[in-house]
Amino acid sequence: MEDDDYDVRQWDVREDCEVRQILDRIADKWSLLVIALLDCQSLRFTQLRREIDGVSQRMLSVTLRQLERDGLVSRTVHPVVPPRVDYALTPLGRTLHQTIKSLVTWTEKHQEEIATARAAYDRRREMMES
Amino acid sequence: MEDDDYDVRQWDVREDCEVRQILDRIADKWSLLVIALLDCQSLRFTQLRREIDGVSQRMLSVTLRQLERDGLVSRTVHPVVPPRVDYALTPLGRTLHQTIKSLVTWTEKHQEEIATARAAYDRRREMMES
DNA sequence: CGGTATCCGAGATGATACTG
DNA sequence: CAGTATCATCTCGGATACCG
Repeated sequence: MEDDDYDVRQWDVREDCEVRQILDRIADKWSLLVIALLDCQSLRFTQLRREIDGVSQRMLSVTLRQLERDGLVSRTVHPVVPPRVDYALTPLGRTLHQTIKSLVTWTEKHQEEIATARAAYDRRREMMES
Repeated sequence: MEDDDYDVRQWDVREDCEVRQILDRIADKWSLLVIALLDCQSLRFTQLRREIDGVSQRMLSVTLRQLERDGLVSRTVHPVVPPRVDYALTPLGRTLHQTIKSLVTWTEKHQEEIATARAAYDRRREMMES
């Protein structure tokens, strides 16, 4: 009988803790892409909308508002007609960008392996059923 | 008139592309925590369930199945009574672990800043309304 | 212990219309 | 252009029950 009950916890991860909440935010489907896109450039609302294929106006708006609230993205309104609003990473956002980018890079680099693993898994399952 | 229409795209991010799909998977609320927890240790189903506060049996099961399918997590069944199943990172999963961990570390390190930014944002909004 | 199957409700999201 | 408001939908995930 081994000791199964030693403490395997590496950090405090209670459901209502701050870290979990923030993690859910920044690891969000749209947030990831926005942060990844706003590298060294600032982009307008419509540019982001064009670049992020499939995002609705509403979801882009909601996402940008959350990122702005979290101090990761800055919103600059130019008082011109028609309106022009630029979004850019804040210094805090730039520190996060590195990590997000490495996540995207990892995915690009290993997508073949994952596709292969999935195919293998599905083939095995098919075998089981027959 | 500036040139707004130069290509700001840094990678191919069509909605149905592989990278987006995988990103959504691994940046998932529960997947992140599972991968972060399975550092150098392997854990049993119930251990994971205990450690990841708030996860339902169903969601842990679904999440593990997806990670297994993607070749990130290995599932080892020990033919004993009662059953014992160990989950661990595969070599591929371990390469992802570094990145995930740095995301978690970033969050821990900057949670105060984010809390401050949120409070400031909310205060500003309150001012506007009054 | 370690799951899967089914059902169902809440919250997330899209579509549409409207505005400064 | 850059949003917000409203409504409809629909997916995700919890609860429950059951199985090897």
